[in-house]
Amino acid sequence: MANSTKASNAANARTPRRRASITDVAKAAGVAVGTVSNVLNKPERVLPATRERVEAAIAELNFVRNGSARQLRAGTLTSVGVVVLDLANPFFTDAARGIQDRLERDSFTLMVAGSDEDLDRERRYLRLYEEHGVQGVIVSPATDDIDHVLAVRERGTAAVLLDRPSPVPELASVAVDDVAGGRLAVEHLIAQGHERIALLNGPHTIRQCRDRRDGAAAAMADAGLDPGTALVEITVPGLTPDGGEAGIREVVALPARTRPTAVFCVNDLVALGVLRTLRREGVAVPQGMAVVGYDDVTFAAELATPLSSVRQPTSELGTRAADLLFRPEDSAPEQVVFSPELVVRESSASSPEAGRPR
Amino acid sequence: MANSTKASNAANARTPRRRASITDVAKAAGVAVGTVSNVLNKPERVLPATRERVEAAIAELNFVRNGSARQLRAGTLTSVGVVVLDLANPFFTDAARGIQDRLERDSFTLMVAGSDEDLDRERRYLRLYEEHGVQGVIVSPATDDIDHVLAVRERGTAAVLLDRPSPVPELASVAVDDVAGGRLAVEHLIAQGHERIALLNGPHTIRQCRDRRDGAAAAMADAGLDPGTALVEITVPGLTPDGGEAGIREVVALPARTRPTAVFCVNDLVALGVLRTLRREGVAVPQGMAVVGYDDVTFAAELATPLSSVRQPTSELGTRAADLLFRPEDSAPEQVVFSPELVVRESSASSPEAGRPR
DNA sequence: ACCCCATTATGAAGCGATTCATGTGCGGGA
DNA sequence: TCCCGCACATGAATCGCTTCATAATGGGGT
Repeated sequence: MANSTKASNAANARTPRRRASITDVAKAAGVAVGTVSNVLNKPERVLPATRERVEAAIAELNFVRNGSARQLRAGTLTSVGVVVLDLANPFFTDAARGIQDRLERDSFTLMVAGSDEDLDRERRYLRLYEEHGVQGVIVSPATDDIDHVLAVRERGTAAVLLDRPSPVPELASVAVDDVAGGRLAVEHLIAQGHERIALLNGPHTIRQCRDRRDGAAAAMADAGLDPGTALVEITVPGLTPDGGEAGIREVVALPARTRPTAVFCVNDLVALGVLRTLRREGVAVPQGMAVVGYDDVTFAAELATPLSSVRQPTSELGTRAADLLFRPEDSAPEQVVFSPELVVRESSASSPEAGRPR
Repeated sequence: MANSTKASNAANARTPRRRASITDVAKAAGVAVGTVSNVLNKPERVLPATRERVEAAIAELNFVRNGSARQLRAGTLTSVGVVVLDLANPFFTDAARGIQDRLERDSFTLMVAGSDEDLDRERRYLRLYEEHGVQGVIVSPATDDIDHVLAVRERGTAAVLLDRPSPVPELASVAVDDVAGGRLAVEHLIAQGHERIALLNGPHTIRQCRDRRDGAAAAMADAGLDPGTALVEITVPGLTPDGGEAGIREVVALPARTRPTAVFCVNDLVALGVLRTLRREGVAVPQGMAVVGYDDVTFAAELATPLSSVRQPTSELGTRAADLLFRPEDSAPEQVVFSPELVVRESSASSPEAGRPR
């Protein structure tokens, strides 16, 4: 499938020769190092003639200034680091877009890394960013343990929690109310007549998963149903379409007497796998099984069975997080909580008049 | 929609007090700076008792080592920078995943940035990475101008082109044959009987767009059609669903006599917008208008009208790029070209026996 | 002719880490 | 008892840059 051709040329790796330093440039241009530095940083203070000589030397030597040295001396850098749970999840990339758009205005640069829901990786990236002196970090934490984020802030780097309310007042955060989201989804399904609902969820170490479950359970309790039996929670092997497929197979394998008639998926990727599998297995949606997702990603409305989903103001989440990062020194950190919104589509509403299956 | 509460506490920004340095730690522990450095880097060379004292001091002072200083002295860092065209495009995030997975093995860390198809931004990020001494960069260039990438390599940082064949032998690259992809799509549409085909494309400054167009035109010529009149190219205002909507509106507004009967979209996001709009306008797909996309993103098969699309080995593209980055010093750079594959679904195959959705 | 100030260039000091040649102390062999 | 070598610890030198006090230059005012 892949045809590759080798070139008969030099290696890709670094050449042995040393990178030119500012001293080399100064020597070549016949000026002092301070002058070169000025050309780089305050060109207006240098006589045009001198500046040109220096610039020529820079071009000649292929000089790139050493960011480490620069930063070591100057203090900080104009960049911001972001750590998200999953680089492949549209929710987070949309949020990253929001952050980037906002940061662009102040000509900050953005670096993104994905933790894959792994605390260790999250810590590693955070430390990397911190060691390299970013101005701020925006983190969507993998677990409840956010001591390392607090520590970063304590050491003087601005920090904002993304998609998670802050447990302490001195740390700013931007989040969406996931309990409310879970509640919305399940209240809707109950209103549609469902009395046993499956929840395809991720591990409870992830707060979002836990909160959505709690909201779901609360909605049941409010409706007089026992969450213990009416809410069938299944932990999927991954928050992906394949995870959803595995999860829904477990559901349909249940004995008909206890089988749920609706599924609430912890995100739309999982729901996608569910819809795919149900279609292959010939189960009608929503008649045979109603489905509600979470995130309302771009394609949710365009699926074979348009997917009901809980919508979050994703990109606004990002812009807001970026805003909070650099508020004036004396302003208090803020905890912003957005409210989710349920978008009902065909996958959960069989008839316009809110039909009851069974 | 957003309710926010202010806490009455300290500011989010950096605290005034200076970060502890290795000297502070040495002082606190009553040892020399060299010893602290050894505890950090070669703990086995330090007496356990001493080590503990130093570690206590580190914890006490909340010490984080200064990456800039470390790197200034030590040379390079174990991280890799990636610049992609669009952070919100699944194609690139999937590729990024591939890169990350591969790099993880060698415990490199990955930083990703999106250029939004802007050459300046691409240059900025590349320079940022280089100044900070990453081990290598992987770039999907926004335009044909890749001098800056070559320059990076020349200065000794490994570099690989992503999703674009390298024009010079000494620069490694990983790409998919986009001409072949465009050809596949259009050959298929012609085989379905279409004689006038719209191409919703991005700007020709983007190579992928240009190549797919060239492939499309070649397919037409081969079939004895005149690409000049039979291929109606429309440049969309953005490679997004909204861009697709704008594009297809232009197509349907054409006089019936010259209106194409099929659309080839430069990517699936655009195709998504096209399908959405056609459905709203009551145009049947594929009878009224056949649609083919590009990328075969996760959800392509699950849409209301399953979307025919050209599939690329996305994540393998990423792993391969990461592989190429750090080949042995003496091995030649490689140009890897993957071949795309057409996946035919309902959106372009009117008769069941031509397209089998699977 | 003289002085003064503004403009531009200079180069040493210092940022915080690593490295390495040098110092110190201690145990064991002669 | 003396000396050698080993195991640790020491701290000055160094990386490349920015900063800033100081020097050099030259033009204008008196």
